[in-house]
Amino acid sequence: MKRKSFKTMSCPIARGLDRVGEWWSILILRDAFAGLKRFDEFEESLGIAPNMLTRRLKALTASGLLEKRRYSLHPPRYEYVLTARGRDFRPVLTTLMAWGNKHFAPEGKSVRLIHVPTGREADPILVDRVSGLPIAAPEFRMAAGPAANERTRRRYEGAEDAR
Amino acid sequence: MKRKSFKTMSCPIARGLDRVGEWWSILILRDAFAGLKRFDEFEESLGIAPNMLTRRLKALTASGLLEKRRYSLHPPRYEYVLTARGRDFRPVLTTLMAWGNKHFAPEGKSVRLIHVPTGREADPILVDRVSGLPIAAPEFRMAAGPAANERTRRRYEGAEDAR
DNA sequence: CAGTATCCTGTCCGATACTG
DNA sequence: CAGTATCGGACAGGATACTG
Repeated sequence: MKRKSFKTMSCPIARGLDRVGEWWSILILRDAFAGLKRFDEFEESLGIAPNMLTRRLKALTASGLLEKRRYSLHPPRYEYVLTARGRDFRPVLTTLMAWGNKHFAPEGKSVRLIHVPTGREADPILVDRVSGLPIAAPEFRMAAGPAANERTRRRYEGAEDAR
Repeated sequence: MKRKSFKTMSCPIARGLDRVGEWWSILILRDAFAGLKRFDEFEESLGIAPNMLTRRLKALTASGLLEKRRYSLHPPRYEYVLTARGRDFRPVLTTLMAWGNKHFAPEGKSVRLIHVPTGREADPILVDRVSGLPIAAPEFRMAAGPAANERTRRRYEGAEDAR
């Protein structure tokens, strides 16, 4: 991509993006969460060219989001499964889905979040784990942490938060 | 980009990605939430080439995430502020930040989520708005909705959810 | 089935120079 | 200050053919 190198990025968002920033990567993760595992399953679900799928799968594996596992000896067969790091990505997908549903679904929802035991649709919101308070501005805001570099520090110190 | 056209994408994640999929877009939104508004503020904070900034700002404005507002008549001066649609993107940024902090911050956090009144760091988790239940697999899962197309429906029906 | 090998195009992005 | 214009490089992504 020829972007600023990982080394100089002190922002966790930028670092995360560095692993899943390509368009297909997030869609592959979405499918992995849906239970897809095999190369041809991804290929069919995504409508992606096989060489691209290979590339993205390799990158995701190298970043530690997926693990390539042999599930059959002969013939040799492999499957791609989410690692703990990959599974931790689920909230990002969930909020992205909620946002997409709210703003870009003129003809209704095509994917919903379901509470399996009751079958009812869920509406995901963010809360603070300890206080239980809903996370909303301006009560909650981002701020530079101990490992922030100069640029990051400046970004969060001067201006007040956007509402 | 030359990807599958918006028309054929029945997935809210793909549709959302279509608006913020480029690498810089999300970083620009991050800065907008930090309170940045002016062209040169973004330019300085991001270290982005001016032509690219122009393009991304135009795209974000066209997608309705930012609004270009004139805040001075002479000299003519403009600022870019988040719309309601853009502000709704915040949870995605927050979860992405949390994920990045957890998995790609070997030397500690550079950005934190702060509860302003107490000054304490928050730990964002997703819960269902109505039931208050934490959103986690396998109790919660994605499923095809009423507006899903054939491909989307198939993706979620056969396989069981990944843990 | 699970990919690899080629070739090609589009465009993201960077660098730089310039303007009202 | 807030951009526009132009040039060039790298690579994401597509299409297709082929292999153990």
